[in-house]
Amino acid sequence: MSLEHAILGFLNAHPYSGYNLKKIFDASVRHFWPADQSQIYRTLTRMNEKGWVEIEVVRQESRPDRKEYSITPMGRDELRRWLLSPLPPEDNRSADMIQVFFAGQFSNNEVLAMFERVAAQMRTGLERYAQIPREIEAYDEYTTSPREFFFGMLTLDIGIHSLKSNLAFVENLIERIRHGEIPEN
Amino acid sequence: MSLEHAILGFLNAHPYSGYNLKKIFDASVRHFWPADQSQIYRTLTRMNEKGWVEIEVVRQESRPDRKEYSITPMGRDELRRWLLSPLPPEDNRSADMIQVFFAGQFSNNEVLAMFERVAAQMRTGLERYAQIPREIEAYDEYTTSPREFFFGMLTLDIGIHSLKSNLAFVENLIERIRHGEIPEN
DNA sequence: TGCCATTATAGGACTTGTACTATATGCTAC
DNA sequence: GTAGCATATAGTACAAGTCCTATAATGGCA
Repeated sequence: MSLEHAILGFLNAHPYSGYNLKKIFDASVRHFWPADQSQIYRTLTRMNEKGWVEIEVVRQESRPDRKEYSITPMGRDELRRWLLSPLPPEDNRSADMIQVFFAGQFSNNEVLAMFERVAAQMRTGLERYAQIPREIEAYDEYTTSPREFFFGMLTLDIGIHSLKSNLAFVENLIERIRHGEIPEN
Repeated sequence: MSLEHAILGFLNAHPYSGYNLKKIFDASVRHFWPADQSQIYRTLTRMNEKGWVEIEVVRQESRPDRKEYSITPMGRDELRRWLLSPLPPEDNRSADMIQVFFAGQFSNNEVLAMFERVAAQMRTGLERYAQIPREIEAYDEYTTSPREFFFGMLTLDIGIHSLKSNLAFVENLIERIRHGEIPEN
């Protein structure tokens, strides 16, 4: 489970509440690790039981009380252990690859429509990616060092880079179909 | 849910048993859609209840009886509908991206070790990808048309292409760290 | 005054998937 | 002759995540 570790990563820089964490996830790692609000709260509870985080209830006058979670030494150890240990071989489920895999069951016209849709989705994906730095800087509750920010942005670069090269691939395919290079049957 | 749709995709070409399907998944789409044996059987049962597949029990003498699943017209409709409809925006969880995201919490030496590990994993991933066509051709229970095979292989090409470009990116980063282009703190 | 948005936490029901185990048959290698 | 492997199906328990809902305070707007 790495929602726990992603949370530890953020808490290592600064203590946050569940609500804060949801905002931060949405403004940063959403594209490669979406986090459900409900799941964040449940995970924080479990992490507290494990002794990875501590809770401080912060009274607020104009707003509901917050539970501020900070990382414990045990939590820091766990984060370090996880970040420096190899991950079990990837299990990246991607339904769009399944769609492409079975594309041969349709005519070239339909495949073309499918691929154009995929390309369009990739383009909007790229746009959304490009906005992330602004989003995360706009969320002023989020504080981090320049070095950590650099590596965070680097991850987005990888995502963008990867999306761009996939898009180029798909666009090339669209051209090949248009030029009649893929036989119908 | 697209395990259902992936199964429909395979059954559209040929009827298979749960056991067959497990083999086929492992020999083809495993890298972007791993399928658990237990999950396949449960899913087939559910699909039968929905009327997407039909069961024919095939008596075998030297082996346990097989339940052969074939796609129904309803199943075909559902497959077509799904393949030609846009997917909800991707939710590709990838834990290695989380690891890179938080890499800034470590020294350049540790980051280097991390990235080299990631690069090594990508290289073995590439090797495994390259073996797939041979694997799927070796599983003689799996039958498909040349056109469908072409699109299947195309999916693998996208996977390989994407992995290669990510690997190049990571290798470039490793070089940048080695040349002292990323300040320590 | 009523309605909606924001801040804040959390439970219930459900889905999808994993890990492990059970059961059964027949073939092959040692 | 028995251990292990391939074929074949399926259940239990659990983990992780989604969707929807509940609760509660405040502030803004019409």
